[in-house]
Amino acid sequence: MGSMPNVPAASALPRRDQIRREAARLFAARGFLGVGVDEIGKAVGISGPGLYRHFAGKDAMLADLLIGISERLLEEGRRRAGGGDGPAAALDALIGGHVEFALDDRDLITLHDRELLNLKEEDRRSVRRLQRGYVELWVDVVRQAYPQLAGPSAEPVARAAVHAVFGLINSTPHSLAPNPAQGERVGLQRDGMAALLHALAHGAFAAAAGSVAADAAPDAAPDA
Amino acid sequence: MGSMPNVPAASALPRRDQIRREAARLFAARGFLGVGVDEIGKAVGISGPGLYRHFAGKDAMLADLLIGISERLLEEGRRRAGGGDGPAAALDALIGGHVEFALDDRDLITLHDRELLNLKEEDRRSVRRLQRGYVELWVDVVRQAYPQLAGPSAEPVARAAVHAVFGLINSTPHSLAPNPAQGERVGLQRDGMAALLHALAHGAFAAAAGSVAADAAPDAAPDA
DNA sequence: GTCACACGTTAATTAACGTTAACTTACGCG
DNA sequence: CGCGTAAGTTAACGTTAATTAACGTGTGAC
Repeated sequence: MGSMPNVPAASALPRRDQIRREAARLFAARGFLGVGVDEIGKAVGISGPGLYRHFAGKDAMLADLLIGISERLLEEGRRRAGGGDGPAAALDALIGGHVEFALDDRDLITLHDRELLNLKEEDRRSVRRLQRGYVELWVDVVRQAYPQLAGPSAEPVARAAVHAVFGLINSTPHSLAPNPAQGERVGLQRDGMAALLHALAHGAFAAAAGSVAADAAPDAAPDA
Repeated sequence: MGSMPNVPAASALPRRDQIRREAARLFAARGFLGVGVDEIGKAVGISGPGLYRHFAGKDAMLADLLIGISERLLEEGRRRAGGGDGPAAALDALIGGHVEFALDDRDLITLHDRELLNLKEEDRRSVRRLQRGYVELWVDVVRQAYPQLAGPSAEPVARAAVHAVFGLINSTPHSLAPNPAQGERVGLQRDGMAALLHALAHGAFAAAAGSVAADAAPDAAPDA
């Protein structure tokens, strides 16, 4: 075993990241099965099979993207949920983080729940495990922030509400469909949209808590 | 000229509808490009190219499905919005109708915002026109039901909130992922989910109205 | 210098898929 | 009866796409 030239570090971002970005853009725009490897190659300035020097195959690119964003969501979620200022602040931080993802990594958020079915079994399991962890994180925080949801019978409600709020926040790609050009005349600016999504998410959780208040578990867990 | 045997009416549902149902199921499960015509044929008991007696091609099947559900959503939305019991009742009826669609026609709701990009330009325009009409319907009703959103500057907020609520309600396919088996042990039953989604949607709209209350348009439109 | 490896290229291979062709079967109807 | 048509069948065609093979080329290490 001889050399190891290590990081070239000359180009702004390494080829591999460049491929990631363009692949994400193309997959989001036309679907994983709708874009060919030649097209991805052309987008990064090399052509077709040259991609195989950087990824094992087209499947591996998608897997890399989906696992990557799932990991980042979970990691950042854990960081934010742990900012010990109480459950209400934790939920606020979680919402803010997810909104940021949805607004700034639109392509990945789109792929995240659209292309899961194009993963091979093993990768799909990885992504689902990460997603499940992320959902659990939210469910725990939501149930602390809204005591009406803390009772055991309210757990499915909290879980469903979390899924629904993900759908709500993730809907922004559809809402802001085209790329952010300069002169925004129609629709909200990014920060206005962030604030609105934040408010909507809180409103939805509050409604979930209210919907179960008349139903069960007034305070602590009555029994198993 | 000649004959016209008309409706056979013997089989429970005509071949064409049977194809629609199975195609929707398969497309929802594995994506339009991930399903072959042979597979659709096998699902309805005929094989491969036999489908071309009923549809002009694979594209035509998807177009039929997406246009069909878009039309049904708009038509039913108009009917419900017109039940003249005031804006609050109209919004309630709209929400209930959309929730019913999301729960009972899960496959179509999934396709509705996942496979639009696989339509040919003309069909895509048709679907988008119908979708736009549906959104307008909601925006109008929401702005009547929540006067804080009635001011002209609040129009983008109302529109974004409507999109977000669609995302919220449409998230149920992800939330109830597998088909409804018999013994529901985990998660909510259908009616509980419907009630919850209803409450979440209302909560989100109320939050949208509240978020703009401190901002602009306290009552009527101040100017153009 | 030259070895080895990173990084590309183009051509070939293989598989899958949508669609069309050619042909068969059942049957309502004048 | 015999005709026309709806509804299938299998075989063939043409394309497209992912992957692999075979073949350069610059460059850093020794």
